[in-house]
Amino acid sequence: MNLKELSEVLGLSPTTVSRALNGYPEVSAATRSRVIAAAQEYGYVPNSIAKRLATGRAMAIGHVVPLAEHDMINPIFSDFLAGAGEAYSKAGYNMLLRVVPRANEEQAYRAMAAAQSVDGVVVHGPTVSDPRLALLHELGLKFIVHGRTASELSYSWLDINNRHAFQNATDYLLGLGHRRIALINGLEAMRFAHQRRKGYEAALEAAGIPLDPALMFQADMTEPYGYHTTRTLLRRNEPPTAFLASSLITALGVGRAIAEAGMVMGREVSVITHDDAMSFLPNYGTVPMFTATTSSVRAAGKRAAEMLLDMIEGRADEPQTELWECDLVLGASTGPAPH
Amino acid sequence: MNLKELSEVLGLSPTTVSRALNGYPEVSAATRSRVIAAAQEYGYVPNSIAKRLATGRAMAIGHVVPLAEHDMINPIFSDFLAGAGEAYSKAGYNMLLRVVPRANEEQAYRAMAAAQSVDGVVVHGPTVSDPRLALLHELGLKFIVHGRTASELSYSWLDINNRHAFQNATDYLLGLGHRRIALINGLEAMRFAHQRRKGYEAALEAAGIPLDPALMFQADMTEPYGYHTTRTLLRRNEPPTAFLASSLITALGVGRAIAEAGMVMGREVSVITHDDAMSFLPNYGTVPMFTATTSSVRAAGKRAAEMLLDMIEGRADEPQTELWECDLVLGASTGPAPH
DNA sequence: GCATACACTCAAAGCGCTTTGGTTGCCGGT
DNA sequence: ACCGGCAACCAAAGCGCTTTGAGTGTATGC
Repeated sequence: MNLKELSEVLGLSPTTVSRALNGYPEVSAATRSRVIAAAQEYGYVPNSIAKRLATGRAMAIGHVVPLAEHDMINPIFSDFLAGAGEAYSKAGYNMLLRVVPRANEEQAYRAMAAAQSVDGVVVHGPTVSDPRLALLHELGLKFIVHGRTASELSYSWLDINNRHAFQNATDYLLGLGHRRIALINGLEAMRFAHQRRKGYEAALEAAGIPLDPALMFQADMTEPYGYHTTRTLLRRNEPPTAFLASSLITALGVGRAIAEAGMVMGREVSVITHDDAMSFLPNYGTVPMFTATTSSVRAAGKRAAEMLLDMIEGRADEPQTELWECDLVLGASTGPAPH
Repeated sequence: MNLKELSEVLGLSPTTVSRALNGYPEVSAATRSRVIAAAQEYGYVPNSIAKRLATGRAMAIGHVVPLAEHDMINPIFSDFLAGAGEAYSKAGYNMLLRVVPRANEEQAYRAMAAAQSVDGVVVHGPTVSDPRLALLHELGLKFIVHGRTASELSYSWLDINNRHAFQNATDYLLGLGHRRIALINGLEAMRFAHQRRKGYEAALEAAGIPLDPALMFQADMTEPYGYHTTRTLLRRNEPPTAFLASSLITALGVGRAIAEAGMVMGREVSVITHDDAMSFLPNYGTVPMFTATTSSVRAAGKRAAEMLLDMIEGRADEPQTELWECDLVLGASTGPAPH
C-alpha cells in the first residue's frame, strides 16, 4: 500500500493524505483522524526511501568505526552504539555502520558524503591530531567527535576528562604511599590515551617523582597485554607497587598476573583502571573489584547522538561541547603501599 | 554534481551517462571512458537515495540486535558486525543497525519491512523457539539466522555445532578423569546455550555419570557471573574439579575465583571455555591460557553476510545453511583430575 | 451586498536516478 | 536503390513521496 493507493481509498488527494499524516495544519481535524485511522487499518507506512528523496534528508547517522592495530575492534563500540541507537530510535533515525581499517577511513567518509546517505556522522577514536576533522569540514558533513583532538577548527565533541581522571587516580595512589606506579596505557596515538598519560605525568611531577619510561606502556587494550606487561614488571628487582590501567579488560590481565605471582590486589600491590561501564564487564558490588575512574560509554553514546541530532534538526547551534568528569570509585584493588 | 549536470557537461543525455557508468552494453567504448573520466574529474557519485528509489533496492542489510537481560549488549556483536561489514563494503551495501529490547523487536522488524529500508536482515541471538522466524516469513523479508531455532519453516542459517563442541569438551574432561564438572552456561533460553547443555549432558550420560543440577548454571555471560559462581562452588564440601564456561569473559571470572582460592588452572582444577575469538580477548600463545572450543565469530559474520547477499542477488536459492565445527584448542587450563 | 479572509483541498512539479521504448544514421546484402 | 539490421544515443515515464501554488467554498467585516 502506498500513498496514492491510500488516497484513492479515502477519496482524497495524495497531498491531503501526506499532510494529514505529517501533522501539517492545513487539514481539518476530522479528515486527519479519518486518514490516520485508514493508514492504521491498511498498515500503510511511507516508503522511507521515497520520503528521503523528496525531503533531501537521509534520516540516518553514519558511524565509521576504525579498526585498531591487528584489526582489533574496540569492544566499547557495542555499548556506545547501544546508547546512540536509543537516541536514534526515539528520533526516527537509522544508524549506518561502516567498519573500516584506518587506511580506508577517508574514502568511507567521502563516499557517505557524496552519496548523501547520512545527515551526519559520529567520529570515533580520535587521534592526537586527527585528519578527519578537516576532511569532514571540507565535505560539509555535520559531525560530532566522541573525544577530542588538536584542531584550530571549532567542532562539536563529547569527551570525558581523561587527563583529570588519571591525575586524580595517580594522586590517590600517591596518597596511599605508592611511588613506583606503572602506566598500562592504550595506544598513545589516540588522544584519550595521550591525555591519560599527561594526567599521570602531571601528578607525578607535582609530587616531585621523576618519570620513569620503564614504567610506561602503550598498546591495544587486550587482556594478554595487561597480563604480560604486569608479569614482566613484577619480576623486576624493584617492581612497581601500583598499576594504572586504561581499560577494565586490560586490568583483568593485570589482576591475573598479580594473582599468579601469589599477591593480592589491594594489599601487596594496587590497581586502578578506567572503567567504561560496559554491560558485560560490570565492576559493581558493595565493594567493587577495582578502584576505577568511571564513566558510562553507553551514556556517552546516547548523549553524543542527541547532540548531533540537535544540530541536524536546527535545535542547537554548532559547535556543541560537553566535558564529563569521571567518578573515582573506590574498590578492593587499592590499599596502602607496602613498606 | 548530479547526473543531469554531468550529462550537460558531457553533451550527452542522462540515459547514456547512467548506462555508461553502470556498465550497460549500449554505449560505445569511447563514450564510456569519456564519461568515466568526467565522473572522476568532477567527483560525481550517484545519489544513493535516488538510486534506491529508482531501482527499488535498498542496498542495505538490517541488523536488529536484541538487548539481553539487564540491557546487556553481547560483546560478540562488535566482532560479528566487523565481519559482516567487510562483506557489505565489498558488495556496496550499507549496514543498518537497530539496538532494541526484546520486547520491541517485532516492531523493529515490521518497521523495516514496511518502510522497505532494507533488502534483508540478519537475525541475532535466536532463542530455542524463536517467534521472529514466522514474523519474517509473514513480512516477506529475506533473512539469515546466526544460529538456529526450532521451526517447521525452512530458513537460512549459519551456526556452529554447539552441542558437539560441548560434548567434545566434556568428553575431554572426562578423559582426564574429571567427574564433577560444573557448567557455567549462558542463558538457556538462547538456543546456543541450550545446545551446549545438551552436549554436556550427552557426554555425562554416555559416561554413566548422573546429572547434578547443583552443578549447572545459566546467566548472562559476564565476568562477575563466572567469578561468583565459581567462588561459591569451590567452597562446597565436594567442589567440582572442572568447569565448562560458555564465554571467555565468563571464563576469566572463573579463573579469577580459582586463583583467589590459591589454586592453579590446569592443576587442581580444569577449565574449558568456548572462545568466540574476539579481537580484544585473544586466547593465543604457544600454549593458550584456556583450553577452548573455538570458532571465530567474526568469520561467521562475514560468511553469514555473504550468504545473505547471495540470496538477495539471486546467486543462491534459499535456504542456505552452514554448520561449522569448533576446534578444541588445548591450552594451559586443563590437566588430569586431582586424586 | 461586496470584498476580504480563512479553512480546506487539490493538481502538478520536483527530488535524482533507472529503464522502457523509441529514433537516428550507417553499413552490408540483394 | 531499397531494406533490414545494428550500434549508439535519447526523450520521457516512473519510483513514492513532499511541497508549491492554486482553487474552491464558507465565514467575517464594513
